[in-house]
This record gives sequence, structure tokens and C-alpha cells, in this order.
Amino acid sequence: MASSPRRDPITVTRITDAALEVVATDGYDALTIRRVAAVLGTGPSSLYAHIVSKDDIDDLLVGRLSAQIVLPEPDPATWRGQLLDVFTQIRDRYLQYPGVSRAALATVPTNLEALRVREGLFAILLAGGIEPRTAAWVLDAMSLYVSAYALEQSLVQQRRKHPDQEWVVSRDELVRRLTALPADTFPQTRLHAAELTSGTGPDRFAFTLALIVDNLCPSA
Amino acid sequence: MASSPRRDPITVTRITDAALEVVATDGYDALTIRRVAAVLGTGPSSLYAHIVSKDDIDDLLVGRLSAQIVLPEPDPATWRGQLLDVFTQIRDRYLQYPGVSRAALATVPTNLEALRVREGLFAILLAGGIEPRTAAWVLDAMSLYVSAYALEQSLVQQRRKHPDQEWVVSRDELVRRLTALPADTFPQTRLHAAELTSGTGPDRFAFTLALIVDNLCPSA
DNA sequence: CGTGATTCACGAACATAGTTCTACTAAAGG
DNA sequence: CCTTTAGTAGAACTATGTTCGTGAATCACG
Repeated sequence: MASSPRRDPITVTRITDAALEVVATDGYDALTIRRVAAVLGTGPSSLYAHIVSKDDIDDLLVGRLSAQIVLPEPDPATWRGQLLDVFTQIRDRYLQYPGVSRAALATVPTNLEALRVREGLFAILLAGGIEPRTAAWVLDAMSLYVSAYALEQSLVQQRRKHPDQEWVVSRDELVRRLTALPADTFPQTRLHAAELTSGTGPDRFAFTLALIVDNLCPSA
Repeated sequence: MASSPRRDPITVTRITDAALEVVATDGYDALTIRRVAAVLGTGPSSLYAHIVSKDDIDDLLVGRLSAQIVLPEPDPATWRGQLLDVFTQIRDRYLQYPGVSRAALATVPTNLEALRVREGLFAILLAGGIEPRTAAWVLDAMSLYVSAYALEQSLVQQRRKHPDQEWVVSRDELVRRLTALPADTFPQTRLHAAELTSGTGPDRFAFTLALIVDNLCPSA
């Protein structure tokens, strides 16, 4: 209400805040220029003095989220746990802002904050005695998986909110559908339908990351 | 089956053909209802007698691509190689149609052909002596990674075609940028810039899949 | 204190997207 | 031959990213 000269100047920070608010509330799909502008109480064209295109917002979101990640001091004794912890932080940020991992998948990590996280993860792997080239490749692989995982999870969550279809299938229903498949072409699926649908999201997340990390043996 | 009831009746098959043609030519981003309709020589509304929404096209694409995957007879002796081979097929299909892996990430695998591929992969893992629950989880993890990998690769390729930005950075340029980072906050990145940018796409792909597969030990 | 220049906000408008409405046309059925 | 029905297609509606032109508020400088 401060009827100051320039009431509330639009800044990149405020745009990022508004964008995050939109994503947190209605998901990444609802992130439109007009929506962000509406949160800021203005029109769509007002943003283009601060961003060059909508893709810039992706960078802003990735930067903001990356800035929230706390990196531990690399410890050769507990490096596997440290790795899992940081990636879990990233996952939780992604899940908190449904669909935002698409922004992470869409932009090259040119953002400084994103590079900071990468440096931190890289340092943990190196402290664990992993060879630099292996560490680099593993890093990309795990980052890719975490983004894809978060994306898939957010899509599942999104379907829960769209009750027009019966996509909100329970696990029992899913098992029933799998066992209803033709027996001649889907023998294993029918037989192990329970296992195929088992496990919660976090369970599978931890499982996969452990699967990768446990295969890394310090070569030093 | 009348030979020529209507001149060129629009069918789901023809829609799928046209959609694949568009994606192969100009990528998944260029896949619009109007574009597909134009390929079929008609207007956008004509498609809606055969599809309920644009999302249906995703299912059609995934189905068609899945149908092209050839599944081997599960062999307990070479199951790791078989697994790698099938996933390589999937990757190549994804890369052939840039960005189409987004369709795979966006839709629940309710498609029958996609389920066929899943059954085949699952059978390979079971033949390898992997426990059903582990096999199911690994399957999802690897599928997720392959989709994300293909998506990232297609985005990189896409940037090569947009020469308005200098995104077409060579590896040397990339190394130079990484070593230009502040030394105090990015010591490891600067030191191992070469390793961070090393490896071609296929190299990293094979590396990651091997990383996962090699950690699986038959428990039988 | 005044004045010019510059920055920046904002409404309107343009192009393109998915989707719907409605009229039309051509093949079946009696 | 007429009726019915299903598929086709053009126009239009809404929503999106983006651009243009206008006007106002701020700062530099006399």
C-alpha cells in the first residue's frame, strides 16, 4: 500500500518468486507468462523488460532451487550417504514444485547455482576415491535419473487431481488389469503383477540410487 | 472391406504415420494438430473423429515405436547383453524421432505394445535369475534413464539447429568456460573440466546401463 | 528548482496452439 | 429413391508467447 513513486518495481527476483508460487500451487503446466504477471498484478508484457523469453524462467527456477541445496563437506568415510542426502534434497525440491524438473531437463546447466551443486556432488564423489571421469559420468546419470523420477512422480500426482478419467487406479485395480492381460503373450507380467506394482515412490528412488552408488568402487 | 469407399479415409494408422513423419522431420516440438492435419491434407478438426485429444497421439507414437522393438528369446547365459541390446534399440528409436521420449515420459504405459516390450525386458531379467521385485524396479529405473537420456540428447541436437545463440559450444569452448569459473568455489570443476566434458553420448549411455546391470547379481 | 532524457510499465494486438460447433457430403439401408 | 448415419472440413472460441507503441515516473544536470 506504500504509494511510493514506483510502487513495486518488477525485478527478476520478484518474477522468480511469483513463478515458484504458481508452480507450487498449480504445477509447472500452469506456469504461464500471464499467470506470473497476474500474481505480480500486471500484464504479460511487463515481464519482457526483465526476461528475454519464457525459457529464462526455467533458468531462474533451476537457479533458485539449486541455491536451496545445502552441500556437506566431502567426507571419505560417509560419501555414499552424503551423495544420497544431496540427491534426496534435490528430489524433494522437485516434488515440492510439481513438474519443475522439466525445467531442469530442458536447460543446459549454465546456471551458476546449478554448477555449484554439481561441484559439490562432484567433490563428494572424488572424496570417495572415484576416478574423475567415472565420477563425472555417474553424476550426469544420477542427475538425469532424479529429474526423470521427479517428473514421473509429478505426472502421477497430476492425474490424481484430474478425476474425469479413472486414472486414479488403485494398486489393486492395477494388479487386476495386469492379470487380465492375455496369458500367452504376458506370462511374466501376469505372474508377477504384484511385484511389478510394488513399492512406493521413495522406496524405488532409494533403491535405484543405491543400485548405482553401490556399484562404484574407489579405485584409489 | 470396401476398396475405395471414400477417397482417402482418415484412420488412426494414417494419423500415426503423419505424426511420426512430422516428428522425424522437425522434432516433437513441431508436432501440432494442425501440422499433422496438413500432412494429411485436411484441417485440424478432422482428426478429432479419431482421437479424443492431442495426448492420444502420444500413445499412438509410443505404441508404434514399441511395436518396432524386437525382443530376443531370454537366454540365461547372455541376459546382460540382451538387456543392453533391447534398451539400445529403444534409445535409437527415440533418437530417430527427436523429443519423442517426452511422449513416453508423459503417458502411463497402458499401451499394449509398450507392455509387450516391458514383458520382454522383464522376462530377460527373470531369466538372468534376478528376483521379481528387483527386476521390476530395475526395469523402471532403466526405462526412466533411457527416456531421460534420449530427451536430453534431442535437446542438445535441437540447440545445434538454433544458431541464434552461441549454444553450439564446442567441447573446447565448454572446457574454457568451466576453467574460467571462480577458483575458490569451483576447484574440482576447474581441475577436472576435461573429464566433466569427456565422452560421447553413446559412451555415457553404455556406461550408465552397464553401471546398473553389472550391480545385479542373480540370487538364484 | 526546472527540464530533458531515459527507463520501464502496461494495454492492445498479432500469431499460433488445442479444441468445439455446425453445416455438408457421401456412403449405407430399406 | 429417400432416409439415416458417419466422417469431413471450414469457421470460430479460448488460451498462450511475444511484440509494439504509448505514456508516466525517475534521474542527471544545469
